[in-house]
Amino acid sequence: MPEGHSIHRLARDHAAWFVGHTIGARSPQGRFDEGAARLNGARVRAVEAYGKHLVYRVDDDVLHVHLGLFGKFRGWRLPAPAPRPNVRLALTGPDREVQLVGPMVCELVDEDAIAALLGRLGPDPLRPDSDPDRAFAALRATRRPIGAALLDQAVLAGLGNVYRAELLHLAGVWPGLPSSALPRERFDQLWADAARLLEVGVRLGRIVTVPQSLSGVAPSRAGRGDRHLVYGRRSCRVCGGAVARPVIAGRVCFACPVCQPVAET
DNA sequence: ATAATATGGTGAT
DNA sequence: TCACCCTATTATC
Repeated sequence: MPEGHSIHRLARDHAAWFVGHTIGARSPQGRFDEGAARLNGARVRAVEAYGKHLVYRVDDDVLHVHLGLFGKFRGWRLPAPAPRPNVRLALTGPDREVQLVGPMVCELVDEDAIAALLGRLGPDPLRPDSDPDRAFAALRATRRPIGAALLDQAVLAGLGNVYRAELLHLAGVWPGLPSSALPRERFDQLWADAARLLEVGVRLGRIVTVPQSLSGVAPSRAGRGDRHLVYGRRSCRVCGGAVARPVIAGRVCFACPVCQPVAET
């Protein structure tokens, strides 16, 4: 689940449930006992997402969470079930509790550390202050394949393997194209699609890139097997041709050779 | 019951 | 480029 849309959705929900309130915190797993003790009884000032990073400002501390591939938050209206022993962190507000399992990162840091971390991120299409020109400049500055550059969070923050495949398909660009060769108009479309589809992802809680004009149903009603154009598919949702699976940046990238003809030069 | 897999990222080589 | 870390779900014996 966790590409940028999931993280922004969590930030939105957790902000609504916890900001302005004093929270209870504990670490049933025990691996975050010290942090939970500091958070327990503290007041949440803000919850924000930057790319795939979640940042909670709690009193004078900063809680930094990165879900990685396996991390999950589950949430309940109180009363919540007793946390299983693998829950790294449970946060309880006035009427909600969330439980975090399997995160790659769950740490308390200070403002300097979080500023340094966030300073290494490229622009996040979901944040209003983000500057697409920065991402374009970064893309033009490397000869790595565009399919590799799009997963680099220092280039553009928030995309994962699903959005990479889907956005390149929509742009008609083969993932092996050298990043520096990406035409500006293709980038502009890619950025606009990224912002639009990440927003859809936040709203629906899942990635849906198949337009209603193609499927005949609203994205919110798209069935399990009909949410993606190429990702996870054997045949292209648009042309029906066989989907290729080149490995780029160490991960399988789904792509349609027919619909994505802007090829390696 | 066990294995393979997954939407991520780091650090060593 | 590879090994490795974290967990849950699905597929396969």
